[in-house]
Amino acid sequence: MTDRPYHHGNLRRVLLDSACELIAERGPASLSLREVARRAGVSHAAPAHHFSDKTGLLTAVAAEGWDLLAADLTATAARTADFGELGVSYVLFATNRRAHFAVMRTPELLDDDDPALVAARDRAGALLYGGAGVPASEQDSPAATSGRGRVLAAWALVHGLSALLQEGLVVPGPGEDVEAIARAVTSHLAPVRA
Amino acid sequence: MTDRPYHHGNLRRVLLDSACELIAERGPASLSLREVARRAGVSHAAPAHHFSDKTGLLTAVAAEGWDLLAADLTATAARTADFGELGVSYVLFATNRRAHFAVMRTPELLDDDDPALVAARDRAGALLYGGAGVPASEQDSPAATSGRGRVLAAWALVHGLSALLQEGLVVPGPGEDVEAIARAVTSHLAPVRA
DNA sequence: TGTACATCAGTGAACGCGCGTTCACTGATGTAC
DNA sequence: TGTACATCAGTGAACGCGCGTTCACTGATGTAC
Repeated sequence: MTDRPYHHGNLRRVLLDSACELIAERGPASLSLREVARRAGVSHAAPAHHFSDKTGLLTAVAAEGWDLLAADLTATAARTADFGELGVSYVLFATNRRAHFAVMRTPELLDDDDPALVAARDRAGALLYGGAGVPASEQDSPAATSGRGRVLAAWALVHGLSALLQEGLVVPGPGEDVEAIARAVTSHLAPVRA
Repeated sequence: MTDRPYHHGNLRRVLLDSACELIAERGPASLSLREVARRAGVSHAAPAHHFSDKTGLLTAVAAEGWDLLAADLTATAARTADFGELGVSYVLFATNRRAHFAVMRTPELLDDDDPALVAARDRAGALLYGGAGVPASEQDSPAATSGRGRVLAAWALVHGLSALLQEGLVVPGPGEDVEAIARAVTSHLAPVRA
């Protein structure tokens, strides 16, 4: 429409958004930087000014994903103390942010040492464990025992439902919505101290 | 060692195995046919005689994966009527057959209409639902209700644990093994009719 | 307020690479007679 | 048992393509004085 100025002003943001669109369509692994640039309407060399390389872009998406998840979990925790609702939140995040969730689950494409990624991931992890009342001191205890076992089960439950939905192995029936399924599924977790 | 005869005799099998090795190392999406051929010690044009194209190879791996899973589940069901053990079996399959499990979860790389794939997947699905005592008539009822809700929760639980392990988001601590974690996690499923 | 200049964020051409696929071919096998 | 021949399963050269990355460049911005 109007003449685009030489400097974009917002390109980093637009590149992240374009990347997410493409990832949602074809998966994280087949993302190409040139295609991202094309979709953003910019020369294919422009992304180099904002991300070190392809891994850098994907890592940035993943870090943003963990941050967005942490924000959702925080909002839910402020609304209710019901641990199950945290799980419902998780599944809704995975559904509403398909691309972010997919990238967060593709470690072989990421720079696992990136400080921003590690920090964001730890932040979200702490919310998961904290919301279940697992003290920080126990968050490194063996997965199978103590409070951590229960959180691991809950995490596995909602992560698994999210994955099954994303992978198309479970498809909501007509008239069903994801939130209702998530609530029904989390209701099958054994009550605390069972 | 010895001179390889002109005809391989077993190439299809070797190609599938080589593909699995590479997938286990670098993920299903970055698999290349030429690399598979290289690892199998055969010219890069040879795979075309056994698989229509790259998608065909991946689809064959996925179908084989569902068949192997079905075999594991059948063996477990013959050993015990405990539904939880079916779940433990699932997690062990995912761990022992990393590559197959990864491909089975990457629908965008597969030919979803492939009859062998569909048949194998349905076979495994029926075992999952059958093992939980869900009658065939209910296997298409809404996900959230009736017997199917419980199976969906169980499936999500073990699928999620499998995924978390594969994605490196959960790592067994020292002295822990996957089977123990799986058993502990499945114990947090609410008992039937809870 | 004006000017010089460093820095930032774009462009477009060029590179080398591995890939999937096709093709004409050849060696080995198995079957008909 | 021998031979002709169709079919199968390999080879290696060639194709065209999109990719990531680098490079010299240029336009725009912001800051020092």
